[in-house]
Amino acid sequence: MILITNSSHFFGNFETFISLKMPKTETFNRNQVLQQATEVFHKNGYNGTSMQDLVDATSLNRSSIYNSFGSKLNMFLEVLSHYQSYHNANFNQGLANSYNAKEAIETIFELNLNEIVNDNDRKGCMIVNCKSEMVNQEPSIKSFMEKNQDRMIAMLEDIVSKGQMEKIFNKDQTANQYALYLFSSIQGLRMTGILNKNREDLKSLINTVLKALY
Amino acid sequence: MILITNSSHFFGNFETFISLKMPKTETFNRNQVLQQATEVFHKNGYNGTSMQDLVDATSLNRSSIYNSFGSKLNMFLEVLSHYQSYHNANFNQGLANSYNAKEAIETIFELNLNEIVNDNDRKGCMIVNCKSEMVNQEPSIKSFMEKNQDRMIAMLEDIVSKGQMEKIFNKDQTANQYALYLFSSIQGLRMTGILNKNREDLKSLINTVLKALY
DNA sequence: TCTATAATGAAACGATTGTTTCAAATAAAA
DNA sequence: TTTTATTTGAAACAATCGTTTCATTATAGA
Repeated sequence: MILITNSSHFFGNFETFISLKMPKTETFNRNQVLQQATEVFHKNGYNGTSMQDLVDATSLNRSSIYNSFGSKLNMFLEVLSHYQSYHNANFNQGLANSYNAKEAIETIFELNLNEIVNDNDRKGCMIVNCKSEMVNQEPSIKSFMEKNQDRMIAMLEDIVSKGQMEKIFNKDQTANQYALYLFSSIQGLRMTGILNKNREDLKSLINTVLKALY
Repeated sequence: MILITNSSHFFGNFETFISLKMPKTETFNRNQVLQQATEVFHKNGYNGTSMQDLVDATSLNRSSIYNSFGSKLNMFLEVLSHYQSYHNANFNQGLANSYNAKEAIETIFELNLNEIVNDNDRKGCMIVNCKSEMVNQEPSIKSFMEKNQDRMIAMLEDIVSKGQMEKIFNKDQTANQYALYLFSSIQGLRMTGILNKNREDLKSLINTVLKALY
């Protein structure tokens, strides 16, 4: 690791410009702390979570949190990315085991269905919740959500496109149009699943959604 | 108005039991205040709105708010009902002008589409937002949302049922199953509409949703 | 071992949170 | 006009908010 300690020494002694002395390092596991913070933010939302909640959940000192994450908002943004990459990993694993486009789409909906049924606290999807809570308040969150939406739709469009080439899916609409439809349907499913966790109801709902493609 | 002023006088002087003396009455327009509070809550969410915000928005004194609404949560519950009945009125007017079930469903989606396109602040639907923010935190909100969901699904089921009898809609699924599908699709549309307000995109999305019924 | 540097613990910061208090103002009924 | 019940205005409440401060502790490299 190379640290620039004092830029005024740029033309001076090279030893003072680049310091190789290393101080005390973080003692906590950053991923574990992020996971603990994620659970609190997921349960209470951003505005419903206090710094004290985060101190309690992570067992870190306030100063350590600020030293390592900067601010509540900054920590939340890291939490969002953490949550997102965890889900992406799940998705990608599910998609890797799919034989064709139809199975891939079904896998995506099934993963969401399982999350809903196992969500005993009725917290819903943290990304959907955050979108509804903060897009109109915080530009950095809006930007995150725009990127999330673009990535999701691109992924769905890719799958639909393949399905259409394989003639498994119809071409009544373009792959991009179907991708937006599926993206919207997933968000609807997550919202519906907050109060209705009946697996059969939701399976039938997913079934109806997917019929549009066949 | 009849006020029981002192129950210990129940068997005493009848005049002191029932008082007909009327005091100073509220000087503000309750509906107007509710509307002003609705705008703040809609914009910031429940946890993002402070009592000071409500004082500023309504121009009422804090004590008047507490005297008339009891608490922040209680005022919010009244705001939710206010918002809901405003939307119901819109819906019912739209439905009254519909000639058949197909038009009725299309009207519902069109009203939502117009709200999305006109929502310059990207606030989304307040009921959807509140569901995602508070169902897992506040039992009274959970109860409100359950009733809201039941009422919405009953209304949709009624329309679908008529459409199926008129043979405009298919019977691939029951009216109740289609109602849940439509309810979910509306929530998805509202979530999608927060970031995507392109009318053509959303029209095509609605089109795909409704195809399931035909 | 010594030195430089960052993480940590404890306390405090001013501002804001939701709510309460109470005297003053007010209006309907007597 | 007097009485009575309630709203209103202003101030204050304890508690909590997100954040900062700083002395102390700990560690990697010289």
